[in-house]
Amino acid sequence: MTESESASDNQRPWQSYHTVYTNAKAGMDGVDKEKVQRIVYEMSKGSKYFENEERKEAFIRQKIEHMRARAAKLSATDLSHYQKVVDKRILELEATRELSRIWLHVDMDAFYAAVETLSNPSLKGKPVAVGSMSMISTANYEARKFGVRAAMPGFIARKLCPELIFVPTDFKKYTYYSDLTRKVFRNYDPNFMAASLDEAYLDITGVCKEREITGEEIAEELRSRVHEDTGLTCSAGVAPNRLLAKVCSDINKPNGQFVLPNDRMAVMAFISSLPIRKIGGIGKVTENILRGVFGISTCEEMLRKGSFLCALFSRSTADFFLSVGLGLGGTDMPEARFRKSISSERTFSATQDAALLYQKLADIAEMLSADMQKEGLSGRTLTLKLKTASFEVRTRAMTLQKYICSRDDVLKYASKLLKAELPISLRLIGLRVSHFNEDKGGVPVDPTQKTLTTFLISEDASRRIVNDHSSLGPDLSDLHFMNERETALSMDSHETCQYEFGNPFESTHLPDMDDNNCISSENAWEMEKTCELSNNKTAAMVKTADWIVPTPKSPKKEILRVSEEDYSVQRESEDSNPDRLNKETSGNEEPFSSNEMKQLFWVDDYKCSLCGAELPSCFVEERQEHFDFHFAEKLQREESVLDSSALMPRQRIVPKDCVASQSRRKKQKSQVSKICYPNPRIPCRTQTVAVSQLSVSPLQSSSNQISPKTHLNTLQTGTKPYDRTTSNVIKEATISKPSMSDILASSRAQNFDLQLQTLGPFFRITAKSLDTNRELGRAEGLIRVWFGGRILHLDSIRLKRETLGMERSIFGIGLFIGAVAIRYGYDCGCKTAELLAINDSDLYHSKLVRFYKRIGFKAVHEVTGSTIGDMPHMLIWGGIGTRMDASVEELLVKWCSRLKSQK
DNA sequence: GCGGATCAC
DNA sequence: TATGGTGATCCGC
Repeated sequence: MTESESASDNQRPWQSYHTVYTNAKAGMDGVDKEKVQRIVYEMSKGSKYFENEERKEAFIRQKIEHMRARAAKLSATDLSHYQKVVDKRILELEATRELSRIWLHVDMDAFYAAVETLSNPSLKGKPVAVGSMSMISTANYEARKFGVRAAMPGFIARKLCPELIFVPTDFKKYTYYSDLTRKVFRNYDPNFMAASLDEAYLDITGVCKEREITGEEIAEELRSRVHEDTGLTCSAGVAPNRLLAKVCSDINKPNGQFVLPNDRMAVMAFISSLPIRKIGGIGKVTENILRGVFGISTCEEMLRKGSFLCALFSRSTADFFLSVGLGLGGTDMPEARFRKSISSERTFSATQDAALLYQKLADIAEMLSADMQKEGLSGRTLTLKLKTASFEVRTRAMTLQKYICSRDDVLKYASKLLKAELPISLRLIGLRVSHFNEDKGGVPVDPTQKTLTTFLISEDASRRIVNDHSSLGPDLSDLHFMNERETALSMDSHETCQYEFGNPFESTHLPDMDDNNCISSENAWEMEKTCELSNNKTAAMVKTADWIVPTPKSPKKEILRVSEEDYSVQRESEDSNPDRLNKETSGNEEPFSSNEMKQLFWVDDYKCSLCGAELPSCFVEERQEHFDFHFAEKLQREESVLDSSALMPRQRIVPKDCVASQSRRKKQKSQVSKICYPNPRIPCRTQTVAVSQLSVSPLQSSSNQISPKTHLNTLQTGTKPYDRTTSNVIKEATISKPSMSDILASSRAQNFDLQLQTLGPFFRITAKSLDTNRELGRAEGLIRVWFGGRILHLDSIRLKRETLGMERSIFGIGLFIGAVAIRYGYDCGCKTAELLAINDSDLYHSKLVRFYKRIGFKAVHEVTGSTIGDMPHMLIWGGIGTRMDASVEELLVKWCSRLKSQK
């Protein structure tokens, strides 16, 4: 932010409060925007809604910063590569340009307000808003002069325009008039596409030819006939495609029209200066990102910055942006689309009274069930939507074995979902059912879903009547048919190459295995790694080819889903270091020999001779630890030449009954509860759920589940999620230990992101690079109940190979992952942490034990397998080695300085 | 499949 | 006093 900007922010803070209301809309030309902005700001300031908007804005700003950084990192080589990609892509898109069809978009002027004025002529000439004090649906043009507009709360609108007349919505009326307009539309295109009650797209190519008149004349005629039949005015846009027609209908609103000729030059001239926000599909956020990151504000600039767009967005998104820059849009008639979900939600005054919330839930379930039965629908996925008193929105979903539609069924499962969220203070509850029974019939869903490319090219899509749903009410006829981005770009169901071995967090199919249906964890790990590696490589390479020579029928869909970052990383490695790929794939490097290990020394008494990491000589322990890292790397390489990863203590052999437990776990899948810790610098909702949310997994509501509970919970005042950092009492209790946010802040300072997932008693912690989004390592374990209290059972900690070369490994990603586990255990009330330093070979075993001792564990038992007493240990741990324990609290204290000083 | 976010009307 | 409801899609797990 520049100085002048921040200065004006201080003097005129409303300028930094971005709402959708300032978006230029028809009829708002003469509005004093500064004044509107100020009033909106002043009316909103300090409210919960406002605070939430600020949180969201901060999040977007951060996103923009991150993308900016990524854009800045692109090398000249990268950019010239992407420029070639763009040039090629533009040619391909250009080849799909279709100028033979004439589309007309018709949009009723201030529809609801106009209808109300029709039925109550005394409103004529006066400012009218349809809606309530809390929300306005439509404002007429008289009201818009004051800055009043749709989606604005009524009480703010009244402040802007004290004379404003409020009229409640009456959908019956609007549907009646909508039907009248549609009768007119049908004369020009019997297959017209209704976009909503007041908007439609008509392909008037045929009628223009038949009557040998221009699109302009058709538009004039249609508009006057609509006026004759309804008394309402409308605006129209005529253009070679729907995207442009929609933009055109907005130009001479109200009661006007604009015609864009079917001529490439005319289209390009039109698009060149068009603000991107005018394009359907580009909203407030996308506009902000495009402007903030790339300085794009007009469609033409999409083409100029094409290389950046291709580098930073997914292919489909980049394609959409480029096609916007070229003024391309849908010209064919898309297939009829059927409803995919049905929902019901209500806002009420915020409450945390559980009984009241259940009552609201029952009401919603009732309404939803009634709607479903009206439509003859039943579905198997139920989604609960919640909006907290602070306007944070959450959804919780479950997919059932059976299809449901009855009130009782809906309520039964919805209650389970809600129960897991209590206690909570809510202002909205909603329910949605999807995965309809009819889905299986395959009628509505095109089996060969189109990509944007094929969508743009294909003109042969069979025409279907999509406008004759009047009897079904507004819901169905209001489905969106016109948004190419939405209708054409869905590419679902990528298959990842993953094998699961008794992992409670994942439950896809088992790989083909031996007769005994069992596989050692070693093999599992190897297979997973091998597969992951080859998969990534193939994907990246095919992706490269795909960009350059797109194949309409891509061999594997998942390939297209490879993230852009993977792509750029791959490119980088190809460009700058051709050997890297070979290294990674050959996997035949010689592991460190014992001699090589000895070669670790400190260059200039400061720098590691093996990896270049710098560490002053006074860091004795850290140096030892650093040595251990290289040692772990060596262990890993020696253990598996195929395995490209380094494995820091790996323990565990999957028991023989893994298949049985697998299937049991499969059933639990939909109930995985995931907790993400967002960047602590960003105030957003998940931050405060750090601990309290851990107890919400539906699984944990059943009797034998461990409900992670923090000793700090007892200090909670009650319902509101507490904030450790602001409560003095709580601060006192944690002062000597790193909090979860401390740990996360430290990890983020080192540019990686930690995530904790729980499933009942099980947990998993994964570390990901913020730069590449790749996983760097993970830990898994569970909280188990024992006589003396709960125990944090650490099953495995794995680090990926790329972690090891990094400078940050001085402080060890493993340490951070461990720290999250320990902190989680601490918050769950565990006093003790336990693990098994596996004894695969004596040589490494003693090293492993030393490593664990250094970080705070003590050996408690040697599991040798030679005594009967070892049986329980072996059953639990699946192997032999040294059982080691540590005090959770002591570990936290011991690691404190490191985890708190990294910020 | 889930959850968050965005978008449109 | 007070900031909606419905449906769809995309992305990243």
